[in-house]
Amino acid sequence: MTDTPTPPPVTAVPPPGWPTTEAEAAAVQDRLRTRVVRDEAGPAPDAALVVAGVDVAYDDERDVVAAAAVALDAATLTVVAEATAVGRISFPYVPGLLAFREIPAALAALQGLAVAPDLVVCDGYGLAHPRRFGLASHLGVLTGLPTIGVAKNPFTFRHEAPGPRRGEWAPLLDGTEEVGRALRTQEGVKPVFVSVGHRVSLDHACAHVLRLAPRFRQPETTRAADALCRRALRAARP
DNA sequence: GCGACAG
DNA sequence: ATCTTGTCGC
Repeated sequence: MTDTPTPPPVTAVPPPGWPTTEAEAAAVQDRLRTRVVRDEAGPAPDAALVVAGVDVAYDDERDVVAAAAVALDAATLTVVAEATAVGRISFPYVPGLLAFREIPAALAALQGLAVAPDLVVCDGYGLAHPRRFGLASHLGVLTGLPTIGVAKNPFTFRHEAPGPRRGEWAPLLDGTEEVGRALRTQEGVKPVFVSVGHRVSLDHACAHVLRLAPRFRQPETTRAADALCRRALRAARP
């Protein structure tokens, strides 16, 4: 009872009415952003939780996208469930509109999990976004699940260098507004950039990330999903 | 107008 | 994201 079979990939299709233009996509963000829940602390970081990581990989040559969702037991960081999805690329990469490129496949992978996660960790941003509605917030609103964003770059935001020790952080600022944190997950290693997605506080988001990253810069959820979506992309290639 | 710009 | 050799470290 310890193996976690990965179901065959499901096929991801953008829902009817999926935006085609940048103006349509930005309008969708402006409409959905009002549904982000910001006043919940979310699952306690020390609770027994199932945390899912989601990631997406691309083959632009073949116009193929593969997504993976991996659910981990947060206490042991062992895999509880996995799912993958493949489809056609539904939107070009445009800074600020990443979600429209990633969500159809990412959502299909998440929905393929045999276990409902207590928290979803996304690659990218949540409220740290020009319209305060990045990928993590978008995925949160669509699923209703608590979500956070963990990005590898500061995007357009500014920050001071956090202290050198694991757990130290500095505010990630859009002007004077704190939209996330530059969080050091490993001593002497570049920080990651954490922001709230949906139904989680920034304090809890950072605590979860630290617990999920005991050894490497990135949370284990992200590492597992990254490895799996790359595998799924290769497997989808004739 | 030009550059910067999650993945 | 993706293209890519050797190289440093556990």
